[in-house]
Amino acid sequence: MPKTKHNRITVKDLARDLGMSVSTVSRAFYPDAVIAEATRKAVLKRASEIGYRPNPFAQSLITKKTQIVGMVVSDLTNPFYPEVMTRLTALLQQQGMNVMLASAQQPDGIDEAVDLLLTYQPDLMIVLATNLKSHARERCEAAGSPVIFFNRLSADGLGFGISCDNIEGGRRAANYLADLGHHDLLYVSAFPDASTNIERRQGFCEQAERRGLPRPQVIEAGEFTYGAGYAAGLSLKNLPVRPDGVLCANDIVAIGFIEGVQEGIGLRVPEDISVIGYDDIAMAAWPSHRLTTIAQPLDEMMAATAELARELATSADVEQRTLHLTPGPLVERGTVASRRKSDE
Amino acid sequence: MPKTKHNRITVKDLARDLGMSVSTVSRAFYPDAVIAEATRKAVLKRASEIGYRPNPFAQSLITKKTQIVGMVVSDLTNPFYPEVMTRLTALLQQQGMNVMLASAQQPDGIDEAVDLLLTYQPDLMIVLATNLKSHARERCEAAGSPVIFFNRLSADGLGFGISCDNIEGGRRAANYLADLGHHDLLYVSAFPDASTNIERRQGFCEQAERRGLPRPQVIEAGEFTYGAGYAAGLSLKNLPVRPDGVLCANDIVAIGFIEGVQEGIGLRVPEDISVIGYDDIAMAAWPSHRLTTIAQPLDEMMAATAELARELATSADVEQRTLHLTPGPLVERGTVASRRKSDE
DNA sequence: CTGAAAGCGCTTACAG
DNA sequence: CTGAAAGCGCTTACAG
Repeated sequence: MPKTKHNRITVKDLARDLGMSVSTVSRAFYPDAVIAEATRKAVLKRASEIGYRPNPFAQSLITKKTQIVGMVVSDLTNPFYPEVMTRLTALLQQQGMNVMLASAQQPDGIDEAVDLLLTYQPDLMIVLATNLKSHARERCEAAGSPVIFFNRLSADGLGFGISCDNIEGGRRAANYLADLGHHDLLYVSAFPDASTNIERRQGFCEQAERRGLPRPQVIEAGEFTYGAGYAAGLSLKNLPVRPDGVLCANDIVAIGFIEGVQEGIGLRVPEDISVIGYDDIAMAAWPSHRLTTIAQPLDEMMAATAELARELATSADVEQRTLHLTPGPLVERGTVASRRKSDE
Repeated sequence: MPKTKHNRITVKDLARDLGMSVSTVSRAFYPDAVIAEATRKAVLKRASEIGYRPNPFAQSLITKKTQIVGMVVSDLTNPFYPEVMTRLTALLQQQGMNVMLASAQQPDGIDEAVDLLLTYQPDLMIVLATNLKSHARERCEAAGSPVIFFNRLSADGLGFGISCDNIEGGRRAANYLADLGHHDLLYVSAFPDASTNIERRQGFCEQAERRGLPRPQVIEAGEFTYGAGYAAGLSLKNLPVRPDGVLCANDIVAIGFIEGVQEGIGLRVPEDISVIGYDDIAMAAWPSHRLTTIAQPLDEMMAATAELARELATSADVEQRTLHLTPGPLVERGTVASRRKSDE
């Protein structure tokens, strides 16, 4: 025997072993199937004894359900996403679903990767990348895979979405800075098309004005990266008015921004300028950064995603909707100081 | 029609369209199949026109090849791995393979995740987690999926491996520090069972002695994390001799260590103490860190992995082996100073 | 070089 | 409640 071909246990084997028909054995694995409870138990017991699991390929050929969720990632320089990716994967796997990845180096490679992935007919797709072109959603849906946008809205507002109230988050940051006596605010903007960026900015700026402060200045950093934040920090000196309180589009931008401000123009944080981030990634809590930030309620967001995934994998017609969770708490650490005393 | 069931194009459709048999159409997709070249071209042309792709589930039911590679991840607090994960995925997808993830929060959950993944009979598995128990490899191979350990050796030395010469890397660090006049060295150890940790330590310590320096002291940080590095930095003061040159098990440990040393005991880096990391993750180049470090030749490592993956997915019997690449260059940045002058 | 037929490992109407 | 049969979308000996 030249090839030691791997011989998996099949329904047939199990059926013979149990003295039942394959139909009966098969039914044991479907909760809704009509089968005597005693029979089901016997089958399941024996199955786990001999290590039988239905072949998912054969299953999905018939059921048209694959238990596969496609995950689209690209911009992983933001530590927020690796964290989400692995935790979400773990959660989904607990529900018996498996995660397939689509990833590409160049932004244009992602389309091809998604196509390849669609070949496996995932029950749904989850998009973690911030820069996915919107036509990708249509391609997925045409292939029978609804898509969930995690932590962002699709450009056209369609599709499924899991998002936080980023407008409210922006407002909170403005209120917090206003309460502590800050006067001249700044928003450091990242990827201009990202809904998170747009909403945070909007909430922050509007609330600042509502509190009677001048309309916040804005620096366009352009990307959700450390480097973009750093450059923004350096460019602070070009601003007509020197701000005393800043909200950055997210943590990684804030961390870069602080560094740029400190090294580039020698301002001290928080003595000279207060900075708030957004996300509360693990790095924000590091002693190097001690970043005050608005947390994302990650657990809730992921639980909601997992639940929606289960729904999409089960039911045929689920109405498209976007879940808007409330933002997590503002986590006070070391990058915001009170300006109260100096006011008086 | 209540259910708008998604109707995929099948071989039958394409065969009818072309006036051929399904056998012929099928053969067009297999380079080794016996088929007239003109026929193949016609089939492929029409297929791409109407968007037909063979159903991989039906395919693998027969071929026993799935084009799926299982990727096992767990410890993603180390930024090295997300980077590897996404770039490797992109590479593999270019070869027509898809990546399925196994991830778990608790270390013991990973076994279950791997089992679920094995259900899909991946052609091979790639292990990125540093803490995978060795029996997992046997489970995978028993299920017909050979496993590649990326950037580590399995405990028993079996399986496939892609690794760098970490002993040589450790030596280089020792030489570099010795050349610059350092005298009292320290190795900050991370996960004690990890082959990378063991080898780097060994190369570093042995070479230091070979250069006539006292045997380096060792702090056991215990993990490949920022927190462990930070704690190690704080504990520096407990050492009998204060070291002037340090190699940390990897970059993230080094970054934490530097922070701990600076904040905790007020030593300056590199004026009072030089620190070298390992990996050259993106973060090491950030202005906040400017970490001198020994780079991993990531491109080569990933290319080697992708090639091995292709081989494993194609051939039946590939001999188990571990590739030992040469380490990347020592990247000089800002955390090592010369002690030459003070020596004289 | 091509086609008809069997079969991969399952599920699911259809009878009983 | 259970079983025999058809069939999911493919590939691959086997004839011709």
